[in-house]
Formats: sequence, structure tokens, C-alpha cells
Amino acid sequence: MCPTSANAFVFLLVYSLEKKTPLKRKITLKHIARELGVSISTVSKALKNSEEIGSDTKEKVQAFAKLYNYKPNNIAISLKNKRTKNIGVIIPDIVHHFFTTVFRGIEKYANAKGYNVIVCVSDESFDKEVINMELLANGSIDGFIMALSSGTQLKNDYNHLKEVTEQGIPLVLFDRVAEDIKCDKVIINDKKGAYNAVTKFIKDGRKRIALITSEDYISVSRERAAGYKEALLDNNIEYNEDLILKFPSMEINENLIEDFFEREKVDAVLSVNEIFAIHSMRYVQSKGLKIPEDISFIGFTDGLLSKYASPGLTAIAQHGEQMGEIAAEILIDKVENDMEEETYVTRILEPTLIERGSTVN
Amino acid sequence: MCPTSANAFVFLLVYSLEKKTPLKRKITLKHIARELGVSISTVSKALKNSEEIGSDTKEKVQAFAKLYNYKPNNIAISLKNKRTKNIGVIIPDIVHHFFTTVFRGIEKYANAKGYNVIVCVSDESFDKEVINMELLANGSIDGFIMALSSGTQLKNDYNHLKEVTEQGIPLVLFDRVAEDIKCDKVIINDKKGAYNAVTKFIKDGRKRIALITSEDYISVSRERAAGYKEALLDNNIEYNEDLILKFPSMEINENLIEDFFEREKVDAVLSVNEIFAIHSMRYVQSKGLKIPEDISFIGFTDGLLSKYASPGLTAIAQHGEQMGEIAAEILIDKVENDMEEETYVTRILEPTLIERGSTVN
DNA sequence: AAATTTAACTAAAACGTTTTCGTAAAATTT
DNA sequence: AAATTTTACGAAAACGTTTTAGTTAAATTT
Repeated sequence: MCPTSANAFVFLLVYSLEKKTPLKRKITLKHIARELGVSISTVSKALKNSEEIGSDTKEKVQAFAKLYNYKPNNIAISLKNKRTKNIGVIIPDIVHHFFTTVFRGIEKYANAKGYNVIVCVSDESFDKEVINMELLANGSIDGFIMALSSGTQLKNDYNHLKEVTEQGIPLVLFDRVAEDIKCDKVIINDKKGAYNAVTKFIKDGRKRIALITSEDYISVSRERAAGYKEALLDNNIEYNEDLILKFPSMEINENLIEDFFEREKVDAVLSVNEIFAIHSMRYVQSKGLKIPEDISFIGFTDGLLSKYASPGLTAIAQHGEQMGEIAAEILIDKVENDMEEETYVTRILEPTLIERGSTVN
Repeated sequence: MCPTSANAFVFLLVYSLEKKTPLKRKITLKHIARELGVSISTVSKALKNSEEIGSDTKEKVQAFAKLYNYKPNNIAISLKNKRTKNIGVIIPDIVHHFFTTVFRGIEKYANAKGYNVIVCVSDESFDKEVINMELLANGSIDGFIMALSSGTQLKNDYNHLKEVTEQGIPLVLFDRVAEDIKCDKVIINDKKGAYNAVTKFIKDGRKRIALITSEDYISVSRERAAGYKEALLDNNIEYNEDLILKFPSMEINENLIEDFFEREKVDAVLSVNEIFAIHSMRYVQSKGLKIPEDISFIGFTDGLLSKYASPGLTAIAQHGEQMGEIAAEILIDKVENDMEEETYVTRILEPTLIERGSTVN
């Protein structure tokens, strides 16, 4: 029989009291040295198989270290080497498929290179971004990988980034970047993604192509809007601002969708994200329109929703994992061979159109 | 005009060469001391506003430190205090809505308490879990929060966890836990979640209730299967193993779904995850069945897919963020006041049923 | 004026490494 | 046998803090 309370915020507590087992404290070089009657430096060298140390001493030390499972203390090594083997990642949100994907790429590459990743979430806030960055910059990490928070992009204040790079800490920006920051960048060609999507619509004979987007201060939205416009103009289709639905925030507002689709007759929709696209698809479906016959959809960032929507949403894939790997590669390279000249590279990945049921084939 | 290459793996490289600006190296106590002609200890104390130091010296030191933006080095402090203010989080996968949600809770709480989070992804592999854990345990973190990889659960080997706890490093397990590990745990009542879902089906008059699940070595699947069985038996409905579809891996296999639904006539489906549920819904819809009239669905973990499926998938919410916060709270409490007695607590959160279109109201 | 207290500071150890420089003793060369 | 080289090790500094235990000089008390 199951317990009966159904309240999510009531929970069970199960206690168990154990006698405290004696701690196996971590052993240090000093302990080994004392125990074996040799000096700390001898132990250190013996463990590194140094030629300086006699083979019987080496054997003795190594055997002892193995027996007591000696592992050097990371913090002490970091202090000595002025290298932490940690990289700091600051992203606006972690519950977000794209960022998560990039993170996986970063973590994968970093781990393979022996680095750990410290993640901080800026929560789209300028202040949190600054605080976290300054905290980590005080010796905790060897370099940063980040995507700007919308708060930062809105404020257009990048002093915290400048501070960090001026201290010689490498920085790689991805996806949400800013022109005037001097650092390495990895982005995808958002403009091209939008351009290709609109071009496909036009090839499919669509005439009234809408754009659903967010405010322009988000760099990627701006780029995508530019690609949308350019594709229309290149194909001699009128660029009509009435066909652009601009959401003031990331929060979905069903009324805006309803107003828009009641007001404008459109036969194709490009959306800067999945959520806006899915909501719109559902709305037009509820109005009896058929997708893709009456109206087709393409959405940015190929995530779970696109894949499992019904019909599947044709999507512009951003290759997040690859982006993360590249960012990590650039960063770690900078960290490990900090060269004399200051050369910055911007890598621009090409988006890919993943065709699904929301567009005609 | 946009560039023409459409290959995602061809990318543009933009170089920019700058003359290296002189580095503003981080300043240390030693620098301040030398510059001001006082000792390091005086500087340290002055910055802490110690009563031992004369007020003019304090003023001088503080002003100097502020001017040169002195910030203590985290690593040095960690070495001294034997406290890193980092917590290690090891999860099987990061591109996974539930884990991501838990992570948000952890990060939020930890950050508020001045802790940073180092994430490692075990990728469901026992070996990676062990390696990452041992690496972090060598001084990099003050405690661990983790969910066991499926590899570990399959192998049933928890020596790496034991090693760590025996060294006095606090450990909190969440969601994917194991009975025989002595540590704090935060889980949701999976059995109850399944029990409630099946009970709802029965109340709605469903007779042939299927379960779609994964192999039993995943602790949560086992619990959910138990709740399913118990609810049936409590309601005098035959427990029929033919109505259980067990996927051998997390990879979706459309053939198994097809075989299952062709073979068995079912009017309700409980799925241990969203993906299995969504796929099944699509399959039965393609066969002309109406949801929820002909067949209803409930899926575990209320994620994006449930919300945006069509119809919306009634889901059992796992309260991941709350789980993360609680785990972090327990851990940090242990880290900061490591008590004499060894008491372990298991907090069991109650699941909540989020009703949507896939079940009748 | 001598003894004591207080104020204001410094030296040094400690955290756990790595590494440079020394130095005895042993082995080798003259 | 004396001079030189090699072998095998240790002392100490360094990384940047914090903290304990001094140590002066000035101020106060007797």
C-alpha cells in the first residue's frame, strides 16, 4: 500500500544513525617522507621516477605510495603551477537545449584534455554574470567560455570581459557574442540560416512569409532578421514589417500569436526559436489550417521539440556540440601555449536545414 | 548576398592580429607590502580591518588595494583553509531535461551560499564516473552531489563512493541511488508516482493498462514498475507481463513499439519516460486511434515534450529543481558543520500528476 | 624613574607541492 | 694517493594566503 499524501511539498524523512567510521585521511608527501625517513623532495622525485634517486629508494617510495593510495593534492599543484586545469563556463541558462548541447561539447573536449569545467549560470542577468566572472577570475580557472546574458547585451557593457582579458585570462565567446570585444569567438552563421530557410520557402512557392522573433538586442535575433530580409529582397519579394511578430520577452504570449494570425494572412513562418514555432503551429492547426499544405514552418535550433512536434518541425540546426568542442579547443590551446602575439579568431559554423513535415519536400 | 557553402563542417575563419596590450597582472599581498614598505601580515590584517593595525596604516593599505583592485587568490585560500567552496556534481548526461533541472536547483542554492559547481558528465559509464570522482576528490571539491550512471547501477560496484565518503568527503545522491551506499539521498517517490497514475487510469475506467519501461537495473524503472503492479493488484486487476514493453536501451526502437501495439490491445499506457510515450502516441495516432478517447497516456518526468506534445501528455512531475536545491542544502550543511555523529537522511519528494490532453479529465 | 601595559607591527610557520641548488660520500680518473 | 666526477640525497625557496607568537617603541602606571 502506498502512502497517501499527495502534496509535492510534503516529504518523507528517513534518518539513519551510524557510528562514525575512522577517517582515512588523504596522505601527503610529508607523511610518506616521515614514515620512510627520507626528505620530502626525495619522495617527490621518487614518485616522478627521477634519475636523481636511487632505484631501491624509488621502489620503496613508490610501493608505499601505492599501498596508501597517494594522490597529489590538486590545489597545491594549482598554486605551484599557477594553472588550475579548470575552465569556467558562464551561460545564461542551463535548462535550455542549445546551451546544454554546447556544454556537452565543451565538457567532452575539456575532459579529454584533463580539464574540469566550472559552470555558472548568469540567468540572463548582467550582475550575476559580472559577479561570477570576477569570482572565478581570482585564480579558480585558466580561461573562460561564455555566451553573453541578454542583460549584458542590453546594457552593452563589457568591462568585466575586458578586465579579464587584460589580466591575460583567455576568453572564448560563443553564440551570443559582441562585435567590440577583442577575443576568440565561435558562432554560427545565423544570417545564412535564416536566408536559406526563407529561400526554401520561396522555392516552394510561398509568398507571404512571416518572421517570429524577439527584440533586436539579442545579437542572434538581429542576424536572423537580417537574413530573412535579405532573402526576400534578393528574390524581389516585398519586405513588409507587418509580417514580423516581435515578442517583447521569451515568455510566450498566446494573445500576440492570435492577434497576429488573425490580422495577417501568411503561408510560411520562420521562427527564431522552437517555442514560438510550436505555439504558432498549434494555433493555426486549431484554426483548421493544414501544415505544410496551407502554411509551412521552419524554426531555429533543432531541439527536442522540433523532432517530436506533429508534424515534425523543419529546423535550422546550430551544431551546438561541435560549437562547444571548437570553443574548448581554441581555449585550451590558448591556455597551454600563450603566444606572444595577440591573434583572435572567429569561427563561423554553417547552419544546416533539417527537413521535416512542417515544410513540403 | 550570403555565402554559398552549405556544408556544416566547412567554416569560415576570421583572423585579427592585435599588438599585445601589456598585462595587468593580478596583484598580491606581497606586492602591496613591498610597495607600502610594510609586512605581508600587516597587509593581510589591514584588509581584514583587524584591531591590531593602526588606522592610518589600514587606510593606506585599503586605499592601495582598492586602487589596484586587489582580490585574494582563491587557490591560496583553498590551500590554507582546506576548503575550496566548490562542489562536484556528477551526472550521467547533461542534455537531459530532468538532470538539467536538478542542476539548476543545485547551482542556484550553491551560488547563493558562495559555492561554485564543477560538473562532470559520466556519460552513463562506470569508468568515467570513477575517474572523474577520483580526480575531483583530490582536493578540488568540498563535497559531491551525484546521480549514478547506469553503468554503475548495472555493475553494482560502489567502491569509488565508499572511498570518498571514508575520506570524510560528504556525498549526496539524488534520483538514481543505491540502497547499500551510506550517504544522504534525495529521491522522489517513483513507486507512488506510478501507483497514482495507474490508479487514475483505473478510475477513468481503463482495463488494459500497459507499462513501457527500460531494463530493471535502473533503480527508478524498478520502482515505477513496482508501483504499476501494486496499483493493479490493489484494484483487483490482473497483472499481466504481456502488457509490459521493456526497451533494452534508451535508444528508441520503432519496431518494438509496432509489434507491441499490434499484439496487445491496450487502452492506457504508462511510460517511464517522455520519449517512449511520445513515440507510442504517434504510433497509435497513425493507426487512427484517438487520444484520450481510445487510449490514454501518462508519462514520467514532466518535460518540454509533455508540454508541447499534441495532445499534451499528462505527466508525473519530478520536481527536479526542488530536488537539486535540497541536495545542495544537505551537502553544504554537511560541509560547513561536519558533525561528530554520522547521520544520514533520505528525503523522499512526492510526485505530482500534471493533467493534460492525453488523459480524460 | 623604573616597571608595566598597550599599540602597532613583523617573523615565521603552515597548507602540499615542485624545483633549484648544495653537499656529502662513493666511485672513478689521474 | 690525490684529484675529479658521479651518485643519491636534502635544504630551502616558491606559489599566496592566514595566523600564532613574538618584538619593539610608546604610553601608562607605580
